[in-house]
Amino acid sequence: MATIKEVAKATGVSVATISRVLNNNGYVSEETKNKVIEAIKELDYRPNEVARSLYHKQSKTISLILPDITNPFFPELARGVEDIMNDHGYTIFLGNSDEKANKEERYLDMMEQKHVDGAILATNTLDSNHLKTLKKPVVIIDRSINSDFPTVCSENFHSSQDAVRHLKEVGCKVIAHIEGPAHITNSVLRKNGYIEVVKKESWFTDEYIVNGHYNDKDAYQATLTLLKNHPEIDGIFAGNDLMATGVLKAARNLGISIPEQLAVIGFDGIRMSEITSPELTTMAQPIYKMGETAAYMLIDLIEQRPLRERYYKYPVQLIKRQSTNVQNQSIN
Amino acid sequence: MATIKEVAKATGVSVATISRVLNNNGYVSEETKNKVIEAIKELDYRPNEVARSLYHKQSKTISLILPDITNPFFPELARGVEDIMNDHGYTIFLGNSDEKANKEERYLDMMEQKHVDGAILATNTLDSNHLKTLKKPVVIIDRSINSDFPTVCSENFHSSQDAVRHLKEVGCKVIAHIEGPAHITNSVLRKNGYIEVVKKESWFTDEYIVNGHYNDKDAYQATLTLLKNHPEIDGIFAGNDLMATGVLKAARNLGISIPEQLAVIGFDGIRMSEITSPELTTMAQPIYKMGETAAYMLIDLIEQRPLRERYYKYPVQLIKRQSTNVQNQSIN
DNA sequence: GGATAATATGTAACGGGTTACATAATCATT
DNA sequence: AATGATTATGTAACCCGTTACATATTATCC
Repeated sequence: MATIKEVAKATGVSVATISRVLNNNGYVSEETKNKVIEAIKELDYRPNEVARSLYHKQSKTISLILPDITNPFFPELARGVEDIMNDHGYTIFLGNSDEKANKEERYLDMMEQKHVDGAILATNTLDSNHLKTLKKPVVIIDRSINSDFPTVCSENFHSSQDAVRHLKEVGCKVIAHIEGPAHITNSVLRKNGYIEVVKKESWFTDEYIVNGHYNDKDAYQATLTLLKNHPEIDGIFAGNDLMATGVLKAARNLGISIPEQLAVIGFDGIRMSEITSPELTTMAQPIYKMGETAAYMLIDLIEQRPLRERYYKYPVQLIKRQSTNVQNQSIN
Repeated sequence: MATIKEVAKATGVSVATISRVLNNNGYVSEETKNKVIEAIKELDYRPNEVARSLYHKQSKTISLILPDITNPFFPELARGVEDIMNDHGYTIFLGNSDEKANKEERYLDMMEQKHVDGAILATNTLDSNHLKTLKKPVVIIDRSINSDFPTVCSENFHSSQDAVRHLKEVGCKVIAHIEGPAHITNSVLRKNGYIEVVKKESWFTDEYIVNGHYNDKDAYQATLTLLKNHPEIDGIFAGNDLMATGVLKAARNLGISIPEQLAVIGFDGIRMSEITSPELTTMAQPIYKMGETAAYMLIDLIEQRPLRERYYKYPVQLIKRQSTNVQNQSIN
């Protein structure tokens, strides 16, 4: 790979002039400019971004730290981030934290050492003080920790109420909830939304809340025992779609028909929810768009433009599908 | 962020000595070493990786270029790559190519400019000459273009034959194939495997091969018309699991019961195949492991160690599930 | 025509590390 | 005690760009 010196030598001018041509600033005569451009083409020269980064202390690079790219929610989010970032000339580092503080920390350290310009975090086990010491722009996505950080999330609390109400509307009498991990904000909000709607019901006890850890296998197991112990359950609100697929599977294995005997609603609106059988009713977040928004925000922060909003809370949309399509809806 | 100079000043020694302590080479007295370590801690100094990269012309960074992280095959692969790379101190750049040559090229350019140490490509629309001009190690994964490049893939041709034979074993008489894109090597191999098994059948015409472009929606549409035109079809081999979910959905919408009236087998063994209803029989590739292997190979190449193997072709495993679990298997 | 502004280009310091080479001090060996 | 090897540390060049500053040339204006 050619360097700027070689281009300078080939053109017979100084490196400063080459740099001026490259960056289109300062004065360069038309003639020299053409010669330089010629030489650049000839030598297939492209500036060394590392050298540029060293000088500018920025790298046109951002970090995207997710819990686990293998969880189908995150690829959609990542794609939204990537598409926008790429349009704006940024490349992205991907890191899976597995919700572990030490992994998160390692990535954030790396980010400082490699002069990453900013980060989008869809994971947070660190306290916000640690984040502040970074002195690099950070956008929190999907979870909110602290109003000090620009955040993109969606309306979890009220949407969860909508989800549970939808189950009621289709005639469910006893509604259970498969909750996600207790340390994840949105998981708690979803549970609280559920509780808000059912707390005054005579049947309600917290036995109707079981933990599925935001994954299908745990949700499957949890649902299995839940439904065995409580055959009276005729509606389940799963804290995310992945867990809802576990619920569908558990019901199937127990010979419980969906939606006739048990209506199921999920949360997230991942693509997979269209693929299950029966197709899954869900509270759909605008996942891709959330990724895009986070990317736009981060770019504004990096390039020192004022943010239009520091906090986006997107509305969530009820998408009715087969899993709650009970025939005899409660018109009775 | 402190620099090496500040540490030098704080300790009262030269930057060279600091560097020696950092890299653990050259001579440094116990005493000085301790003072330096002390100062490093005190100032929370961490070396600037960009400066290091500039000198060493390598960056402990690799590129992972995939067609689309949103396709559920790739997150599993990416995770395998990431886990190993991370263990070895590398961070990874993620890029989605959408199978487009210009996007791929952009990423490869970036990779040169940012002194990326190597790349793993799960996409290839470029000719291998272009790749060779990179002069950086590249590992091809999931697709083989050229034996010049170290490659990790799995046995597509014979496994596809196994898939079709399995359909025959469970009693299918007329077997169709949903093929993937014609420009993707593994897709063609899978089709050829199918053809190999059925070409001598009296019923066979290429009308039984329709294109689902490796995605569920196209496969759904293609299957819909396929099954309408050819109600005699009682087995479908889909070129990947994602398309197989489209097949399941099409069958469901046409009122065709699986596996009784139509047996379906996919390819890939993505996690989603366990979640569908009926659960999908599939030819499972060791996806995560393929990612790991590619990572190990790339690290060996980067660190100039000889490769044990230049070409891994993993066996693929038939996983029998409900979608081909026909009761009256062909013992008749 | 002379002063000032605009244009064109070069030199060298800088960013933050690494390392070849030079020098100095200590140690071992005969 | 003289010699050479080992240890300890510093100086400065280098990696590859960017840019402040200096200098030279040309254009503009009264």
